[in-house]
Amino acid sequence: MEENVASLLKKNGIKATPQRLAIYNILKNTKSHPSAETIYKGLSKQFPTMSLATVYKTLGLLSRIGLIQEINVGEDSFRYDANTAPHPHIVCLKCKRVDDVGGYDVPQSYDTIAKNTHYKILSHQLYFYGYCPECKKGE
Amino acid sequence: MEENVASLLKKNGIKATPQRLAIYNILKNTKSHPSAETIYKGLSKQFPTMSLATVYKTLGLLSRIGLIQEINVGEDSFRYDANTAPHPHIVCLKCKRVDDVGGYDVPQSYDTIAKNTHYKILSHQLYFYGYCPECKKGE
DNA sequence: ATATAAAAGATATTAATTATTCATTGATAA
DNA sequence: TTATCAATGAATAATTAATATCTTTTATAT
Repeated sequence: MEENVASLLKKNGIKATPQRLAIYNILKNTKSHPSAETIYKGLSKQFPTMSLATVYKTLGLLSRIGLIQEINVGEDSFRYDANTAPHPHIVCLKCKRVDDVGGYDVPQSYDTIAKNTHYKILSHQLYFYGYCPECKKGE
Repeated sequence: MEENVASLLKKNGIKATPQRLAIYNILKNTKSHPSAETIYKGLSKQFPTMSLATVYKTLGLLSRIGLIQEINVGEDSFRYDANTAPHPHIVCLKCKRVDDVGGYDVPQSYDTIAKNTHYKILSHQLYFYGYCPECKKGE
């Protein structure tokens, strides 16, 4: 798996540095859709000298070659997801947690919408907002 | 119409200032989902002394009392829409134009998703991305 | 008309993100 | 093996959207 990523980077003419692989692995091994800041803190033990700018640059890089996706839940900062297949997200309005939504998505046939809007449609994002299992208790 | 908004503001204990009515009217009379900055520029002739902070404060206010909605298409800044009914938006990846999408939306029954995620769901946002009629010509 | 409480305007501040700079690393060719 | 050169990482500065603060002005009720 890690071999794959390394070679995929090289195929794109991008060096497979330890920092880049580490950032990708964090995303691959979590379901929590961390922000750049969160990833940065998570790597501070392993890479005490790494700069936040490196995290941002790497995330931009990985997004551009399609290894991860950037999601914007409408709050202050971006979140990142190594699951690049289209799938909806759900956001807790209280604790800002972001989860994947299974079992539902927009029909991938964009024909009707293209006809109505006259756009050429490439992708979509679907977000739900509410209270997560923990936070809804205190409502 | 403008009477309605003015009285609605007063009913909420909010002063109906010319600036506020003007900002609301801009949104009511356009389909273009302007940003705060765009609204600010659009009012600069009519209110040469108005500050950008006033625009932001008013937009926050109008959102809070449900007269407009804030949308986040995943770009740099927020957009605003006086159509507060849930409806999808479509974003041109080239010129950043934002349009409404008619004829399709997420089923408003959130039951299945609530069951899968264990969230209490309150709302959703659906965004499509692609190229608008003008920009798709140059692809 | 006036008092007063809220709002406007100006400016400063914050926070996320991006750009710039420079030293370092690492691959490649001799 | 080593010199060279481009790419990268790290530190810092810069940018930009949005918010907070403070003083002056204005809308509204009396």
